[in-house]
Amino acid sequence: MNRQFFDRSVHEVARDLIGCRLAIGPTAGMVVETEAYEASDPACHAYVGRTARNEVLFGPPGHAYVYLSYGIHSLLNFVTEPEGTASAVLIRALEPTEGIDLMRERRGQERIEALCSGPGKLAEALGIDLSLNGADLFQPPFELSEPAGEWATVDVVTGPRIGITKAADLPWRYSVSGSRYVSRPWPATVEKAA
DNA sequence: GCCAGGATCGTCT
DNA sequence: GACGATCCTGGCG
Repeated sequence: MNRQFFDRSVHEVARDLIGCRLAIGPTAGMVVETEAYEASDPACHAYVGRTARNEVLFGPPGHAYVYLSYGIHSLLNFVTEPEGTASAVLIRALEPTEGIDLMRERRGQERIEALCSGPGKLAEALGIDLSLNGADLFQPPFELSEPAGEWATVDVVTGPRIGITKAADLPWRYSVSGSRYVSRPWPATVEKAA
């Protein structure tokens, strides 16, 4: 994977991140759930214009945007689209594959399904904090690779995003169909993404 | 299984 | 001074 991957529509990137392997240091997992946040989107942090917090959203693609949610949880995003265009993909859930005991220790939870099934959870499991805000995704401790084997052909479903009040009806959440590791089950009706 | 409530703090009004 | 792109626990069926 190269930086070009992120220099595209945030929606394409959000869709294509599903099934990718994400490693941070000794911990890793497969991306099973994402959400897209584009510049013209009221739910996007950059919607209000450039501020100290959202600075990196306006920067070049392929960097991490990490911020603190509810004063407690760090949330990991990948900056997309050309420099000057503020958009990002929120990484919402992973299927843990490596460093699982370390994840258990960091999370204080035993069940594998409880380790990375939510944006705050996976950040804690992977040891992500605000110091990684602005970090280059193509430098350590990050390691990213495109879907291989079974992961290249998984079914992806879309639906409304979670936990937001503005523009909550837009179907910009993507996840692996039927995965036990997503943050929440889907409503009854669901669309299949291209 | 479902729901209500609390934790906790950087950012912007 | 209010508000979250959240998570966990405890209470109740």
